Amino acid sequence: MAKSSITINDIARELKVAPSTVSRALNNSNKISNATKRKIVEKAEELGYNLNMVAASLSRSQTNTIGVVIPYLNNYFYSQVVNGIEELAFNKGYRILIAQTRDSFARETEIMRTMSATRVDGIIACLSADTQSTEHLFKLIKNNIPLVLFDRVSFDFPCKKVTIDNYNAMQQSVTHLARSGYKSIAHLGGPTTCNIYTEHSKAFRETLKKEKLPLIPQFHLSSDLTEEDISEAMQIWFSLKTKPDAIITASSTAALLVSKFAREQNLSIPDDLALISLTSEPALCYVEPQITSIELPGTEIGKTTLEFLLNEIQNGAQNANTTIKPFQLIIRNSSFRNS
Amino acid sequence: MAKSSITINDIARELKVAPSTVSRALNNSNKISNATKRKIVEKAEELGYNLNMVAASLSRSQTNTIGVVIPYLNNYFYSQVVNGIEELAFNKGYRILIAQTRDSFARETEIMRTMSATRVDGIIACLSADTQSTEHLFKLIKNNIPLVLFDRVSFDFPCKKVTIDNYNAMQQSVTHLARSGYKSIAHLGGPTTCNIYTEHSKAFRETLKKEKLPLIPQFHLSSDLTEEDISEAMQIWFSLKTKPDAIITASSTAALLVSKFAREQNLSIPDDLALISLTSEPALCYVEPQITSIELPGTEIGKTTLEFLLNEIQNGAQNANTTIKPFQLIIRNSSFRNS
DNA sequence: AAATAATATGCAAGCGATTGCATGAAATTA
DNA sequence: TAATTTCATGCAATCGCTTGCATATTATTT
Repeated sequence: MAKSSITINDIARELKVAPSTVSRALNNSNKISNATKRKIVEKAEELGYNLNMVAASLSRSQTNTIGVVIPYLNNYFYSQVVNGIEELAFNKGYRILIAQTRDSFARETEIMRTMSATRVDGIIACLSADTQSTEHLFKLIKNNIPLVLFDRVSFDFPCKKVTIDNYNAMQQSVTHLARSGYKSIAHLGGPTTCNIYTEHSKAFRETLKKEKLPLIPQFHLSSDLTEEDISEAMQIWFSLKTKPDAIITASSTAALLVSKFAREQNLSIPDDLALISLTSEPALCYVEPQITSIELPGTEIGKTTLEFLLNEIQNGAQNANTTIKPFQLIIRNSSFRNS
Repeated sequence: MAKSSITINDIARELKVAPSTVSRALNNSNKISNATKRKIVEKAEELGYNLNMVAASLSRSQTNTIGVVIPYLNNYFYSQVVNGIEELAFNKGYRILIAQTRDSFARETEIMRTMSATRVDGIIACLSADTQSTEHLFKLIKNNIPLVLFDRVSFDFPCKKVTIDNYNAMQQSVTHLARSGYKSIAHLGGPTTCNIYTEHSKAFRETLKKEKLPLIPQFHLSSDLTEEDISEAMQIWFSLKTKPDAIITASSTAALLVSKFAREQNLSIPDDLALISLTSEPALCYVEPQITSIELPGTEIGKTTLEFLLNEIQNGAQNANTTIKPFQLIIRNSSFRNS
């Protein structure tokens, strides 16, 4: 921090007024005459004064900073969400402090601790895949720091949440595949420690049943969706006597990998194999055929989440309800036969 | 900020010691006996004490926060860089404050201003595409805030920079295409307000000459690389009598769009058209054929940049040199004919 | 014109840490 | 044992800004 920086006291001294007057003038308080305001603003300009937010934060017990906690930055959906948050925050005069959990519970806990110390005005978080307990979240509440969760939420925890109907996303996907004549549908799901993926799983099982399609246990996988996980699953599935004729992946990266695998194995999508991704990213449209996917309103989710948070910051804790955002199943060429 | 939070004074009072003793104990100063340290740490635990970093920052004139300023978050390369920064920062006990310029100079200026006010300990930035002046950067220096630039840098400005040899990247790309027998090479470049793109342009022209290939002015484009820009360029180029037989794009998104265009027009890559991208993202490997590209060490760049910055924070301003990071031209199937 | 209200400014106490200096007690040296 | 260090702790100022309350000045009301 600059040692020699100009403070309101310097301005006050030069102008022979009280520091409090300078403070009020610079904050455009209506208790200061326009003449003095002008004088002060000019002098501030002249001296190159720059507000010390740290001091202001301490004195106001408010930092105008929002903590954003996400699993990974390097992910289309999350960066869309952060985009939405950042845009709105910037306009409302808030800064954002970002940290990645990298899906580690330990990191998440540590992050919440340091964000508490930093006295962020509130936190927006998408829980890590291996978050098992909510003790660290309760500590936030105890420290009076409002929290809003999105996407991967913990229904145990009493706070506002913004998410989508994951059950329905899977249901629509399975139904669409069934209507398109696919019979043995497989699912590459995410870790079941996470609400999203358990909702997917449930919907997968129930919708297959409703559509009178078989649920082949081997075709119902749950993993961390790493490149190895995907590749292993493909190896196994496509060396079976009855192979899947459709795959629903929980992540778009997984879908892209499946599409690549299919090309390498000369499996035609969508003729031999249909493909649907439950999340989306632009690359899905750059491959051939383009991949059917669930489009999530990332930016919109970010904005809504921040709106809720700002509301809590200004008006205190609100009801702990869950807002369900709409999604769209965008049908591209990977999920229905042209015939 | 929590109104009712526990302070070191509360701990001091309960234990009948001085606040300074508590502060020293919690900072593990060696001037406090182990017995009192233990007592204090226990009591802190018991009361649920959580350091107020805002107060600590004010009093220490140091926030342990690094500002990160990038054009867009939602971009593979930048998120890699931020990844590298975040990882190292976390380990070193620094937080990161992120802001996007969205390639607007006005926003960049405003961001630098608020980051100064926030008293970040230093700033890492990749300049916006339309940054014309460096006045806002000089203000940082005047405020004693160290700055390190990466990727899109301003050579006018005296500070450490981390970048790659963009001239060489283009040179290698053109040479590779020439050696592979492509004759009319086109370039979809970025805005020339940016050092990167002017370096590309220069190398493009000079290398074509060296390779005794024609420089067709129409094939040397500079734009913002939006979807419309690309699509327009394609329309025009492929309605000419002599069409390009190779395209070098400045962004990977542009490359993916070209690849999509080619597929739609039944142009075979690499037979009818070669394609090289001067930046990289995973999607380049998901399309068919996979796209040759320049791979940049994003995470590495992030780490190095932060290391330089931390060094300046600790030891004061250093020499304003530029560090050139190595890149790799990864040749995939889009840039040489199989024959 | 006296009484009241509105306006503009100053005073001083915070906000919650950190830290240089002083001090008393215990340990070491001569 | 007296003199000198070393060790552990406390005192009080400081970081730069905000804000409730007091006060002086000017404007409005009756």
